[in-house]
Amino acid sequence: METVEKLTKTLRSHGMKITPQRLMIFKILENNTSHPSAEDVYKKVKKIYPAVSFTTIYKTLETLKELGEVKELTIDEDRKHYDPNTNIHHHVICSACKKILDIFEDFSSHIQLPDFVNKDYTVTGFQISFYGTCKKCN
Amino acid sequence: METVEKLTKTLRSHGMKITPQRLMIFKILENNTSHPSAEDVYKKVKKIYPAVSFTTIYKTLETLKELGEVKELTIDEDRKHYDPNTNIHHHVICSACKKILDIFEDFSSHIQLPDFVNKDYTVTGFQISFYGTCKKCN
DNA sequence: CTCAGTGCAAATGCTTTGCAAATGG
DNA sequence: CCATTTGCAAAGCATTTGCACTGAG
Repeated sequence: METVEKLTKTLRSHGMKITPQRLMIFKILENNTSHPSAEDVYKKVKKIYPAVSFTTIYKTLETLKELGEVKELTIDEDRKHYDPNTNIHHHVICSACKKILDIFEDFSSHIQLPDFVNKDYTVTGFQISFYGTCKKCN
Repeated sequence: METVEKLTKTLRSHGMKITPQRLMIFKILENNTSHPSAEDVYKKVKKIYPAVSFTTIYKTLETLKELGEVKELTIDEDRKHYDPNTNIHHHVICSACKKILDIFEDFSSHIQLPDFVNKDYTVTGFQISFYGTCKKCN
């Protein structure tokens, strides 16, 4: 995700409005490496802006996703998580507490897709999910 | 997943019962590489055993998961998919039609986890999800 | 002013659960 | 027999939607 200031300009250039709710959500997400769920974001925003609604969180996350400013993670079977770091990286998730850690190792040079896949699919990227248990839960 | 016969013995040894519903579900899953959702399984079983209920499908899939006979795939953000092939392998998913293809390439020797991860997590495995579009949808 | 955004309440869609009736061993 | 399984209906959650109201530009 871009900085809040840059993001503001991006939204304006798309004819979108800068509301206090959105600003608070951006603030919470900026440099956030905790891979929050919508509820996580809601709770944090609510602390500094109690009038916010769940609906707005969902809609704003959707907007950010469409703008390519956050990535939706499909790694926790229970709920979606959001990642403001849109650079290619991978994750470990604790199957107990669902804590997600970033892995910035670039494996792309080691990952060669077999030909039959490229014949049937136009592959745009990949994501490695490591599964296990974190120290606390273990 | 084991063969239906072996699976029958496995269930018996766990004090579980072999019902016609379960047998039909096992039959549908045996050698199934289509990564069906619960609904997919339900529809297929219903064709050969119309009396089956959705509840039974869910409960049986849960049972098979607990026995380690199927793996739950968290690759489609919309719904869970089930894979009777429990050997380590990876997937490509079409973001449009959600068709999932198996990739049996063994990348494990190329994937070295950074030390800081092993310090915090006991990693039991990993899963590579390739994203893109299939020929039909493209 | 005007249109995009907000927020409530209701709806949706997948999955789970409570419980009485059915049935496998 | 009787513990397990089934299947209905209802509940449970995460997420989405309809719509009147609000407010940013």
